[in-house]
Amino acid sequence: MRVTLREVAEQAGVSMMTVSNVMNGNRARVSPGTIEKVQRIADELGYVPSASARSLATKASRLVGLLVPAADEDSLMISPHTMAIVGLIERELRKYGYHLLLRGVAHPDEVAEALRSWSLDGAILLGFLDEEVGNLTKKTIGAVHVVAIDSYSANRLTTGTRSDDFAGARLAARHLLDLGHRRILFAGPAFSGVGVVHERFEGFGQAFADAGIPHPELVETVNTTYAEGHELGLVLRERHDLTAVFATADILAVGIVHGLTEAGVRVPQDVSVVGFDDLDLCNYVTPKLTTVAQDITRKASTAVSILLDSIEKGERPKRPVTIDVSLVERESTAPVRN
Amino acid sequence: MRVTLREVAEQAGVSMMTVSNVMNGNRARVSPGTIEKVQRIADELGYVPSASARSLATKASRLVGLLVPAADEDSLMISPHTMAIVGLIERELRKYGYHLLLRGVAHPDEVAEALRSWSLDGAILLGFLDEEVGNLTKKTIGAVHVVAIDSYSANRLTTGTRSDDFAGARLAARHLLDLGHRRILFAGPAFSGVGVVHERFEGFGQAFADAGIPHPELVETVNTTYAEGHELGLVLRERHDLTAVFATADILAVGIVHGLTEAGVRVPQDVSVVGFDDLDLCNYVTPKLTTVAQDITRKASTAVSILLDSIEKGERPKRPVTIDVSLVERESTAPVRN
DNA sequence: GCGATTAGGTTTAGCGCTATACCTCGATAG
DNA sequence: CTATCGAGGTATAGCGCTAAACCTAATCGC
Repeated sequence: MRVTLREVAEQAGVSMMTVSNVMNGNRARVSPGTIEKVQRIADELGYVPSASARSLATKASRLVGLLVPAADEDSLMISPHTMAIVGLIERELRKYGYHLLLRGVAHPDEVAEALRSWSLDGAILLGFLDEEVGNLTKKTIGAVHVVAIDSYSANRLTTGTRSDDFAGARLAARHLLDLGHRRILFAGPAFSGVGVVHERFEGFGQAFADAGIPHPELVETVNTTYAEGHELGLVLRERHDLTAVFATADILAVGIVHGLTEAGVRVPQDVSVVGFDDLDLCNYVTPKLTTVAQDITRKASTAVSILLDSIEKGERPKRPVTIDVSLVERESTAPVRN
Repeated sequence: MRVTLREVAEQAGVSMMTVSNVMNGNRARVSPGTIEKVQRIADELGYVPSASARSLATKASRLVGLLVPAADEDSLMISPHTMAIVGLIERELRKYGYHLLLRGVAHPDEVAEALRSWSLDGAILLGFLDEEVGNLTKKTIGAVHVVAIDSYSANRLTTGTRSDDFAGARLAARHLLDLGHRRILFAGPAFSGVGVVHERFEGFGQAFADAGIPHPELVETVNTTYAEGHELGLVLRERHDLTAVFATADILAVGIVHGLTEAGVRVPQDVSVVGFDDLDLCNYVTPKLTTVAQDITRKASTAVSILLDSIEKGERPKRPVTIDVSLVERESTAPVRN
């Protein structure tokens, strides 16, 4: 079956520990000649160490869990934004010799066994609702090192990374205000006291405060889907008071633009629209979407390096790291009509 | 630290094997009373079995590797189509109690150690070039069960799933022929004797044969990116002989449409365009893209069930399973101008 | 009434690796 | 010339779990 350390040791005429030391670069204890011989025999035999055995003996696995939310049956897919981050995290972990266990989480409880059982070195929680992070962190995952991406929490100081949602929304709103817009709709999913959307709402309001303009408090609650955006866009024709919309996600924004367009409202001539995320999609739609760009590459790589620092050196920042965002002006925004 | 079987056994006053049997549902050998007692104590103690230890003892891991191509540094992201499949596969595996080890593959060699070391129960290869599959399969992964998605190979009969690329392209071409088009461009990446693109090219040609129309052999070689599609679209204005384009991927098709539009060529009035994949994106662009829809949900779930049948029952189909495709008519195609 | 079964366990022996303690020289110091 | 040390190893004892063989008392067929 599998070539074991023992076999390599026998072939090389040395003890198992010597082979083990060679394989782990623990070369201080082994003479150059022996190293060379063991190395050669291991290669010839095609020896590959067993991760389970090693993990059992050392209690470390070089395995990191990545948890993403997944409504069980229905929601077939994960958002493109999430998926992109998954890819980036994989690449980053790989660079450091770690492996990625990807796991969708439908019911937080079910995750417990799964994750603890693998004695993960650490875990990354991606885009969880704020309450869930606490649960998952201690109850579920155990003592492992954890970082959260895109999670806010009121009381507990979750370590992790997130985009500067506040600044992003503020940037978007300021942009619209600069263009002369005053009646600006905030469109996004329901939010409570704390969280990504709440943060964006606050930033949105801040821009009004900055400009000394009263905040009109125009809010529409919609789920983050194209379909709901589209529906909202169609209805928005009636709202002659509005001249601009800020949507908390690009897909939503695109839906809104299309809804508006179908309803005969021109974007950006009649109504300006700004999104959030800067998906590739923004360049592919007509008009190209003005949006707030998140630096997901940095968001992912920073999360990974925080995690690995935590695992390997025990260092960890107390507070989440905030990643800068920027406004990308494209074609969906224009000065308000006269 | 960790609660072990031994501790549970001691607390419950039974042997470790009895606890082991209870935990594994091997209840034939244990009395109901004992089951209940052990179960309760295990819960109280928060016992979670160690996957490494179990894997070491049983040589099975309930772990499946998912390999996706990843050019090392540059290509930051994986295509949306690939990513969507990753998500679907994770969900499917989870349903059956398996775990997913996601791994990007830059240099096939480097994967060997990584994968063998985890003694994966099986592996899924996603979108690899044809030659690579052979290498990865035997040299790298060892004796594990392997299925390949979207891989063609000339000689070796790779087990796996793929969309009916031949039929898809034929459908697309027939659609255009039915609309009266004759000078139809085939736009896609370079291809050799065997592979997804080759298959599509053949299907494309078949539609001409079906209709008894000579195949014009109009081919443009472009990489599967929006940018290259866009560039091609711009240039295509010169080609007054063309009335339609079939692109081997939606992103490419969207790029082409935009290039054409920018160059003043109207889609679909002047030129019709058909894509392949049916990404969500198709509905978001103007005009909405007519395309060949792949059933990626089935592609993923079939791949998983083939893999699990192979792992658990030793059954496996000799040949790849082909998943049906369908044409989705949207707005980017129209009858040829008289 | 007696051997054969069976329910309900237990004991033993690893799976493949590593941490830790231990050994054995030859060189080196004083 | 002995005590000490370091280089280069080896031997032992698990990590947590399970497969396989084994045990024992109660049940069963005839």
